[in-house]
Amino acid sequence: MGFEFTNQTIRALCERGFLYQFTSPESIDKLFNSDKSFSFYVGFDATAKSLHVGHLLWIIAVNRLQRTGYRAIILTGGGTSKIGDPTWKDKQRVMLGSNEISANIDSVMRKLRTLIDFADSSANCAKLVNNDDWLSKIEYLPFLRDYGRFFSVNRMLSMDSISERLKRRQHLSFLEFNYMLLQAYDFLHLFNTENCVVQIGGADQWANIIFGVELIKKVYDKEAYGMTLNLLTTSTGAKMGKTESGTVWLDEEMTSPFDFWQYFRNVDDRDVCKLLKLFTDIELSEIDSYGAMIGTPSINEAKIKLADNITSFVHGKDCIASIKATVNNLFGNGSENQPYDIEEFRFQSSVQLDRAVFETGLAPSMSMSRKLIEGRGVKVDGSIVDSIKYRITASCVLSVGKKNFVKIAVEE
RNA sequence: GGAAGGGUAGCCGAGUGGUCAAAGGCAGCAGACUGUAAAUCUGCCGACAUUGAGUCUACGUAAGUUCGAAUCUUACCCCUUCCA
Repeated sequence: MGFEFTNQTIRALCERGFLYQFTSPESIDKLFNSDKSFSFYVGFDATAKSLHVGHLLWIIAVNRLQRTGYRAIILTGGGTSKIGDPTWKDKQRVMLGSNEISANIDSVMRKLRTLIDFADSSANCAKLVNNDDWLSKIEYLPFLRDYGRFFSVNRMLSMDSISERLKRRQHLSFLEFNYMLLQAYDFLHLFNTENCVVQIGGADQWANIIFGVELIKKVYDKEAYGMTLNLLTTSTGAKMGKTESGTVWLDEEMTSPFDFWQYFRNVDDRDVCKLLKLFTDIELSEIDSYGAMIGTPSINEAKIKLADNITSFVHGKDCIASIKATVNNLFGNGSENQPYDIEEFRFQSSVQLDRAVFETGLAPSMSMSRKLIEGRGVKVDGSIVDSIKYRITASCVLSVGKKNFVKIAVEE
């Protein structure tokens, strides 16, 4: 810190809380003020079927950079995913098969194409690369001779991420240890082929990025740069986007737009301003004014704004209206309402309550269903029914908690 | 190759013959309170059944000892640490 960026784009990213570390702030500033002929790259793992909320940070950062004319390269870690990044991990990762990896890449890209401009038309459209394309061609001996000699094991061991693990006497396999080298090589490769001189990554990627920068320096005696993004955590210290009952995914198959919207609608008061800065284009001065609302009910307006913005970015503007309709109906007027489009289940004849709750998916098993009912968590047409023997004889609306509704139709 | 320590539910982690479907914590779900927040308190949290506490499946895998095993024995698999 301490350095004031003159470049507007980078400056804005700093002010909004995106950026965390820089290899060389002055040079980066100069570079971004230059002719924009270079490109930068961000990489992501292919370890899951979908990106999640945590990834939004770099997606939006890329967007912002793109809008101001910089060229992005999006690297999918098809090759490195075969190894698994050891950084900071307490445990070795599970090894993924190539089929799984490429399936993951496909499904991630389907979404990513809607969020980042890959169209050939624009001059600074993003380019997609897969590091498997070059990493899998590497031959061991040539690699060791050409690049291995530049890596100091002493130095690698001294990196925080690695030394932490050694200190705790945790196992670190040679396989994982090589991850850094490959990521460094990625950078070198892109530097060569795409005039890519900047790598952006998560804060946990710092060491890996540095190694890339140094490798380029050692091999070509040229400068390259790295920046890291802040780790997106909630005020309670948890990683953003992880709620059990699941991660909040960007893929609508995995997290519905409504649930996605709800996630942001329900963030902790203390996180609202931070998230608005990162995930929306709202002016900083306006966001600051929301800060005063923390602790008062009016903060809810800011949360709604936040949810609207992100949801329409990720899922498109079109879904907002129906989400809003559902929300109004559900929570409006403070009374017990129901959403509009709720799933309907038909039963041939009357059903016992526990069965109905289970079969409609409101509970994962009959036992859970009964426990929910006995725990006074189930409502029929808005009033609590705590007897599992209760029979549903006519059409009604079943609900569990405040947000799960299901319509029952009984055909006599 | 040698020595030691491990593998327990979504995760962490206790448990070393019956009272163990397995302490405790985290995460999760539901209830109260509220602002669809946070904090707090209460209940639930393997499955199936039940208004009564029954059955089944589970403590790395497979056999065995026992009336009875997460707990003992043997073999195997896997992981880690230390020494070569």
